[in-house]
Amino acid sequence: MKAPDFSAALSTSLMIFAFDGDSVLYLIGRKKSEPYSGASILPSTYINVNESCEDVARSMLSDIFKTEHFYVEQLNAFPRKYRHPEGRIVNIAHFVLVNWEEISETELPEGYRWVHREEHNEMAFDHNEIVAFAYERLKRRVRHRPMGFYLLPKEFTLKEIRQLYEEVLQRPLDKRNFQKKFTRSELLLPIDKKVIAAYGNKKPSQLYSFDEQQYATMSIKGYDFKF
Amino acid sequence: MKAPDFSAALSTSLMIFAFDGDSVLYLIGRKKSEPYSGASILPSTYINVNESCEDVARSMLSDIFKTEHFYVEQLNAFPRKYRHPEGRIVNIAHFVLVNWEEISETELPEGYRWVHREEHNEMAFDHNEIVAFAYERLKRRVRHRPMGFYLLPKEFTLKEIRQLYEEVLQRPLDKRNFQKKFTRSELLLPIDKKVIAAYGNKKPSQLYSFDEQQYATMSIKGYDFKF
DNA sequence: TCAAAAGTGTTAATCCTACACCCATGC
DNA sequence: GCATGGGTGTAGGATTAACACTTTTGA
Repeated sequence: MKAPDFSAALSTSLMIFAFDGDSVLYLIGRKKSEPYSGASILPSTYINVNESCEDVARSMLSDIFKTEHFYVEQLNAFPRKYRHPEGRIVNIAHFVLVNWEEISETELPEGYRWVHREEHNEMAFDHNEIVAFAYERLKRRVRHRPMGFYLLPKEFTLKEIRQLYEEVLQRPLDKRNFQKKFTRSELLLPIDKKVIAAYGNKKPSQLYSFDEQQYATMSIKGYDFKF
Repeated sequence: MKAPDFSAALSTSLMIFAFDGDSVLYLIGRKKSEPYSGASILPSTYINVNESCEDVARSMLSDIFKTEHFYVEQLNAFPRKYRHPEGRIVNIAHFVLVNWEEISETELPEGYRWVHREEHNEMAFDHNEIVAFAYERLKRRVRHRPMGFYLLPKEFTLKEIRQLYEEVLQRPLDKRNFQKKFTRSELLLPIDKKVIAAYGNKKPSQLYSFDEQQYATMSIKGYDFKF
């Protein structure tokens, strides 16, 4: 019978997604200390043995964004033996969705920036693997549960939500079919009378918000949106 | 800047599913040492810092079953602070599918037994939580990827595969619709001429096996079976 | 009045669901 | 020859995919 070997360490990296109205972005940082000083990394920190992983993840978020309005779930553990040169450090990565509306005003701390999926960074450790894993999850999530609540502004147009889905799925979606599906889904409430012009030009469009009741139900029960 | 705190330990628990032709079962063991000696647990072991989690999981499987034919994936990390009385031990649980045909002959080591979902055991640590989490994953998996390959004998009847799906989804499925769906899916190859009686009685039924080519494709691409 | 994006319906094909009887065989 | 489970088809409704023009407004 084996005994516990109390000589591993824990860390967490955050895969933080946001949607700026146009693109899906994720946040990267820059390593300030050795090893790999200067390299791109996901926002990460070590976890002391007396700390809860999720609490540490949340407090890192609140350090970065000065707000608390996040969706956080465990992404996966990345436990490979030689992922970290200083010893056995198991990374319990988290999957985070943040609302651009709430954080775009706040200046990011030194070294952090938002990047697109396409601009591939060589990141330190196994962080590129974590990024890929997270994108896969995001893609699946969008088909089986509502997700917009955490990524869209409180009030949004159908164009925006479609743009979000196209970005996540990396595929154009038929405008009419998409709108039908969403308006029939009962997730959306048209905001009465309120209309507002889109970003630069022309005709104003209808704004919607989420029906929180329905949204909560659908988050639990899940659904199968076919796109 | 935090430094790594090399005083956590790692363990892994296995949620091992099998299908005996009638029910979905999972394997439990009995704790032989303190803490919680005598309690029911999932098959578990500590991981030394120089060991790979998945390797340890696989070698535990091979100790139990004397064979290697398994599907293994990471289930989740269970990292709660006070889940283990002896210190911070993060459990990286694995999700395993074993083929009843290959292991039902082998005698299980002392203390292990197969149980049904329904007979709920109070298990030590957070193992009941792990079980619940694994059943949720199994339910989702079955809708989005083929799964029978790891759980069914090499040659099986449509009745058996339907029985498996009904067990996993905990819901009766229409015989005709189910058979249509599967025979159309191109996953199954009828085994020419070969027919064999079911367990005790009456008319023999057609045997099928998986088209490994299609199966592999579908495993990667996924699908959406609506049940 | 023109340019730009918003909004909107129909059709054909596919898929899902519900449902019941005949057949082949072992006993 | 009969009891048992194996095997099979259809019809109605719902959902999807493909597709283009009109409306509203700001400039």
